[in-house]
Amino acid sequence: MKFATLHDVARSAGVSYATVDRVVNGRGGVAQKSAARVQSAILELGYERDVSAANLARKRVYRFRFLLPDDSNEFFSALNHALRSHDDQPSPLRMRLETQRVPAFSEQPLIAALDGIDAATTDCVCAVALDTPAVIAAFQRARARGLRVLTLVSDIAPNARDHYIGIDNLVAGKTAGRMMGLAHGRQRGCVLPIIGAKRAHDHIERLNGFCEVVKAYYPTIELLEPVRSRDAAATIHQVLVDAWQTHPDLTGVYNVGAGNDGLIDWVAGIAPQDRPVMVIHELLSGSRTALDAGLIDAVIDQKPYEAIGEALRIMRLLVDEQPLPEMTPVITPAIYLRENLPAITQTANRMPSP
Amino acid sequence: MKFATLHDVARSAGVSYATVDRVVNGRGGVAQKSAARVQSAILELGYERDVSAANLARKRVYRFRFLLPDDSNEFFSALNHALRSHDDQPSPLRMRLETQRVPAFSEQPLIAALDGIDAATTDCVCAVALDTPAVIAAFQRARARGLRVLTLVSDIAPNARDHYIGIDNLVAGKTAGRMMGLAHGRQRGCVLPIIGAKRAHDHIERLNGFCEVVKAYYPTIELLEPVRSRDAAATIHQVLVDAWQTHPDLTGVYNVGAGNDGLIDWVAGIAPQDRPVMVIHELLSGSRTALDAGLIDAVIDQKPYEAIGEALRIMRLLVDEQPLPEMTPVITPAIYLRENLPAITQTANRMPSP
DNA sequence: CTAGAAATGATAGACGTCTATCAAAAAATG
DNA sequence: CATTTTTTGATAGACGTCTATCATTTCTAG
Repeated sequence: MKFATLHDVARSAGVSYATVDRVVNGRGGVAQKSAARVQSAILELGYERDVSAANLARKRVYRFRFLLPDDSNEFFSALNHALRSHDDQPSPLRMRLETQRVPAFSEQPLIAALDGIDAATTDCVCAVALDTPAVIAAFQRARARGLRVLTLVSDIAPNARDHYIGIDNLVAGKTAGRMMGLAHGRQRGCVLPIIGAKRAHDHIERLNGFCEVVKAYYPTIELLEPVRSRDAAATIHQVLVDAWQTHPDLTGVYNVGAGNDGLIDWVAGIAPQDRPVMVIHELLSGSRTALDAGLIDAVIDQKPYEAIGEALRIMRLLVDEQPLPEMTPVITPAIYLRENLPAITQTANRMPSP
Repeated sequence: MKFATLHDVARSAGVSYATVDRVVNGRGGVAQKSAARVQSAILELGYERDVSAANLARKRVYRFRFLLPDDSNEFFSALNHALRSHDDQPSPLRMRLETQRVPAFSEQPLIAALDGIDAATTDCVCAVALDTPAVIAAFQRARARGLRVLTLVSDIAPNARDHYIGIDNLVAGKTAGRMMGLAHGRQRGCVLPIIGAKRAHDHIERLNGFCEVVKAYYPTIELLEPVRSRDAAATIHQVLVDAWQTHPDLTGVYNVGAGNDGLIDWVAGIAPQDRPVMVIHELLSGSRTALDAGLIDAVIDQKPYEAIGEALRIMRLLVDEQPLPEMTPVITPAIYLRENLPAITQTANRMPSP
């Protein structure tokens, strides 16, 4: 009923602890047959290394740094909150998480932040990236200094980072498209996509996915020309007022990016039976309330809490130089309707008592 | 850049290690002011107990046992697979997981299994329960013996177990109802619910949730009398053939329970443009393929992998006698459409190498 | 056979915490 | 004041692994 230890393995293999240690830690200088005996003893006893004890002895501390865009955007603040609640959890893993807020969507501060990270005091960096040549260069400098680098939510070229954690925005857009299509029940329709900026990769990808699915499976739905909102609530509100004027037959609105408060304000003033199908992104306080109030039909969510958890897991594997799961664990976008809203997560602060 | 240890706390508080130990482990016999100094030193240094080291010293091994219904049902086998892949993950927590397969849906074997568990060799049991008086009594006997008990997927009376992990079936049904309603796009319709057995609590709950939402928000949808399938594929197929005959205007089918293969067989023979909206439960190989082939519109999933992970987490908290999060972490049912199918999880086997 | 190389054994001190014991100091009691 | 009682200190041995050192044995080449 006990776990086998390395001492057990040594005894069972008929060799000394030192030899077993040389085998399992690949220190070399072990004869073929001894190594084989150790290996088979390991299999026979079902030995599994006690990672806690190993990390304790190695004095391993994972020193991770997160570069998160500042609070301009509620989604980023949700990301930050998710990070904090992971950090607050009493965990048997020794992690030192440092968060650094960086002005959102601007190249220079992000580059400066990346360049300012000392590989001697940090093992791995996780950053919400911007896909521009200068930023990519900064990522590569960081890696050249010996840092491991992850991108979060927003990706760059795969060869410039070790891993990406987040949703596939094409998938997210397709999911939104399917949702929009389904909600039309094979009827004719006229759908307006709203996009933050023409530049943003993720917005373009979502839009492409959305249009692809709608065109392929719902030919009776007319797709209006996407309008730009600069992710600003006021702009979105105006956009909708205008669209409602020019297209009284509007049957659906898909907001690719942020600024949902403006959209919600608008839809609150529309008679329920006339209201177009509303599909938006990110389950945040505003969208949640609107969903609950029946103003919104579906929210596609990036699951920030899960994303952070996955990032931490991958970061540990990276610095341990363990093989990464070949199957990239992409976050699957969640679909929230009014009925399957998750309970509001309340960070339970626990004392350091037994 | 290091973590504070208990020795650091002792030094900082100006007391001995022994006193600090008495405080943090509540052994008593410490003067008020000493305890206060220790506490403030802990706060000042931001001390956090190293759970790994503590568990190592305590020789703590979590001995968990799972009672899972046998393979009659593909969902249970997915649960079992999820459990195994959690167990295979190299984890810094020392857990000994034992799985015991129990004939599905039958009282006596489950009772016998529960009664056969020795509290001396097991800390916590997690079982897919049956909500009958005899089974509840067996659960209570187990708890009286000092075992902690969790129910998984299927619950019993809250006071007969320590915790429940799984979805709220009412929520799952409501979600299905919303999905069905949305997919009708405010059109008239005629929807057939299929239920496994009239007895099964979870089926009844889902059905109630489904009907509640459809009636409340989609009054133009006519709900047909639910038919029973005994969760058998062949029965479901026949049910659908019959329904299609008597109701040529059928616009939706909701299968509350298992036996989706029969449903998929049937729908494969229907012309795509005439096909009713199909909403089913559990993302398994068959439903996944059907979703991907466009034969099904939505799958409501219980997320077995996440459920097992959550169960393990709660079980650890229970045997550690740590406070449980007051906010019960109910699993939120996931909605899968054709576009947001998760990647097929491939259990990455890792060697016990560093 | 012998020298040198390669492989192995033995062991000790760390990592941070738990548990236990015993002695010493401080406080409360009469 | 002496005597309990309470509180504190000091310390040692575990837990399973890592790392390092040094001595010994076994193998290989000349």
